[in-house]
Order: sequence, then structure tokens, then C-alpha cells
Amino acid sequence: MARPKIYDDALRAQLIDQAARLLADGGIEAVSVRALSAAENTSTNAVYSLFGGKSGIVNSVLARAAAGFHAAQIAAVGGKDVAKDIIALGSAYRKWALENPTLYAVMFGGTLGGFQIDPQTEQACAGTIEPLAGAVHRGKAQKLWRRGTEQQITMSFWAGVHGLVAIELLNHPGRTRKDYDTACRLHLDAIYRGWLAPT
Amino acid sequence: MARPKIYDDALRAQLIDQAARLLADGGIEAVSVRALSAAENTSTNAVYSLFGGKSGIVNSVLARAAAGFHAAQIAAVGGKDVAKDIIALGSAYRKWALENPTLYAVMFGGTLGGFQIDPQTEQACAGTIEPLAGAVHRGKAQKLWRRGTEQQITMSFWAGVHGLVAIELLNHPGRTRKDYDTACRLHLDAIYRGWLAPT
DNA sequence: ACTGTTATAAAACAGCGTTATGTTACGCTT
DNA sequence: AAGCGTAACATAACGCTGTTTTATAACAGT
Repeated sequence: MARPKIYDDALRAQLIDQAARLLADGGIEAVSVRALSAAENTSTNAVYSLFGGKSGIVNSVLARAAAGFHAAQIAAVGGKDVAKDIIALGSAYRKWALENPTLYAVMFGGTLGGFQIDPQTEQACAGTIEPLAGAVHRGKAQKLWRRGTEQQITMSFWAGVHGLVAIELLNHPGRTRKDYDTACRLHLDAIYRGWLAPT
Repeated sequence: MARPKIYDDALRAQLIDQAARLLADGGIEAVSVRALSAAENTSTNAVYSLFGGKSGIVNSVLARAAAGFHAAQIAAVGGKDVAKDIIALGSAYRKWALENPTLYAVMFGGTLGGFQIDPQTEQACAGTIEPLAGAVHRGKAQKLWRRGTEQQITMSFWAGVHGLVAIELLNHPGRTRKDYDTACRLHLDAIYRGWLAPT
């Protein structure tokens, strides 16, 4: 054996916290290995020893964020009314994205930013739509939908809310938060009604 | 006066071409001032003299791309049937995005990638939805919509197709191009039907 | 006490965008 | 025609990045 460890799980957790803070504050470009290690009074090698590199720690941050996002989605499901649940899922989705814009952008913004998301992290991100898929499945059992597979309907709702959130995060001038509130409600409502079977 | 100019409009156009090529081939991170100037057998200063910096030339590329995108959208409008036009606009939108994935990602992917889009370039990008807004306006004149302002309806369609394209560009495994073809058709159809006034 | 192994720190490398410094080549003046 | 001023271009340098390599420090076992 050799000298005692300092690059331990405690430092690991602290680095993840710090990286998440830097990411939220200054965007993905504010997360640098040097700034990260300096903020925790350690050396750049700590990041490499504990995470394998910058993408390693960013992926760790994303994985934790995906878990939180997933939990928020699960919490939005009531379990009784499918329509209510889908609207609630969409609202919770948007709420989380607006509260964590940088995290959301990195999770679902594609390969921009220069680094690659790990396959398992990507899976964790994609898995956050599982509660929505569940609601769609219940709707299918109730013969709510006029057509389409569950996957197609799920992706339609997902794409709907993701698209609106992405546009809102572009922050075009002249549109207030309230404008997007109503736009989101009407938008989700329209998609829902569009998939509904004729009464 | 002084020595003859080499940093002229011809070189300017060549640099834009080269930058667009680098961007399409290797993503935003493949576009470097050094690689760019080396490819055109000139110095890095050419980029600064002609474009003011890296963001300058990238914005020039984006502005040109936005013009092409806008033209493609205009070409998709038939002018007779609103429903047909909206579906055609969505399909053309997706077609262009899939043919120019990197450009599309930089144009509508937010501030990831490290640089800022010029306000006027951003406006050019946002202006590409103008043909869609026109179709929605014609629908309003025909009292097609059950509710909502033209802006809200336009944004709903835009968000719908943008969301689907963004998800498709994430390139999740197990979904083929054909899957997205049908998903897109059903998705756009659902949104359209959702906004339609009851007959 | 010494050695071997391992953890940590520090420095070096290659690249980036950008800026400052040289160098070249022409028109104008003398 | 010779010299000079100035605009245009090339080159080198600065500070930053992620990553890799090298050096140092600290403990276990002999």
C-alpha cells in the first residue's frame, strides 16, 4: 500500500456539486478542470483520477440531474385521470427545464458543447419520459386514442413539450413567461385533443 | 494608399464556404480560425480582418443558412389548402434540418457551442417561420381554428416540428428514419386536428 | 533504515481564440 | 528617381483550455 487517499468519495461528491454549480451559473463553458479543482483546493489530476476527465464529471452531473428530473416527472403523475396526468407531466417537464436551463440544454441539446454523453447517461436522460409513456399506456387501455402506437403518441407529446421548452429557452425578446404559460397549456391541450378518438 | 488587398470579398466568400464545409463535416468544434485560414492558405488575421473573429464568420455561415432555410420553407407553400400547406411546411422543415443537422443544431440549439449568435442572425433564424405564420393566418381568415391567437397556433406547430426534429437528431438507437417519417406525419396531423374548430 | 508501491502535485504539451508586433509593398512627396 | 508614410499582411506571443507526463511525497513490509 501507499500514502493515504485524498481523492476519495467525499471529494468526488464535492467535485460533482461544484461542477453542477459552475454549470448552472456560467454554462457549459464555465466548467473547466482547472477552475473545478482550484475551487476545491486540489489539483487537476483529482478530476482525472476520480472521473477520467472532463466528460466523466459532466456525465456524472448529468446522471444526477436526470435522476432528479425523472423523480419530478414521477411526482407529477396522479394516476386517475389520463388527461390530467399528461397535462401535469408536461407542466412539470417545463417547470424543471426552466429551473435548470443549462442542465436541460446539455441533456437534450444534442452534441453541441464539444463533449459526448455516455450511452448510459443518455439512456438515463431518455428514461425520464417513462412516466409519460405510462400515462399514454393507460390511455391506450381506455381506448382513448384514435390511432397510433403508444411509442408514436408518447413521442408526439414529448416532442411537443420539448419543442416549446427549447424555443422558450432561446429567449426571444417580446415574449414573457406568462405568454409561454398560456401557449404551453393551449399547445399541450391541442396535441392531446388531436390524438383523442372521436366521441 | 498601400499594398494591394488580398483580404477581399473573394477571400471572404471562400472562407464562408470553407467554414460551412468544416461545420457540416466535423461539427462546430471542427471550425477553428487556424484550420480555416490554413485551408485557404492565408493567415488567421484574415478572419479577424474580414469577420471580426470566429463568431463573426460563424454568424455569416448561419445567416446564409437561414436564408436557404427560409427559401425552402417558402417553396413548400402551395397557397390553396391550408392543411396541406402546414403539413408540407413541417415536412420541408424536417427535411432541411435532417440534411443540414449541424447548421440546424447551431441555429436552434441555444447557446451551447460557446459562442453567441448575433441579434440580427437570430432574427433571420426566427424569421424562417414566417411562411408558417402566413399559413396560420390564412387558416384564421377561414375560421379554421377553434381558439388561440395566430402567434400561439404558429408557435404550437413550430414547437411541434422542432421538438420532433430535435429528438430525431439526438439519434437514439432503435429508431429508423422511416419510424420518424410516420411519427412526424401523425404528430403534425394530431396538432393540426387539435387546433381545428369542431365541424 | 531502506525499498517498493501508490497517491498526489506540478509541470509540460498541443491546441484554441485573440492580440500585439514585425514586415512588406504600394502611392505620394520631394 | 529616391525616400517616406501608411495601409495590408504575416508572424509570434499571450492566456486559456483538456490532457499527459514527470516528479515528489507518504505509507507498508522487509
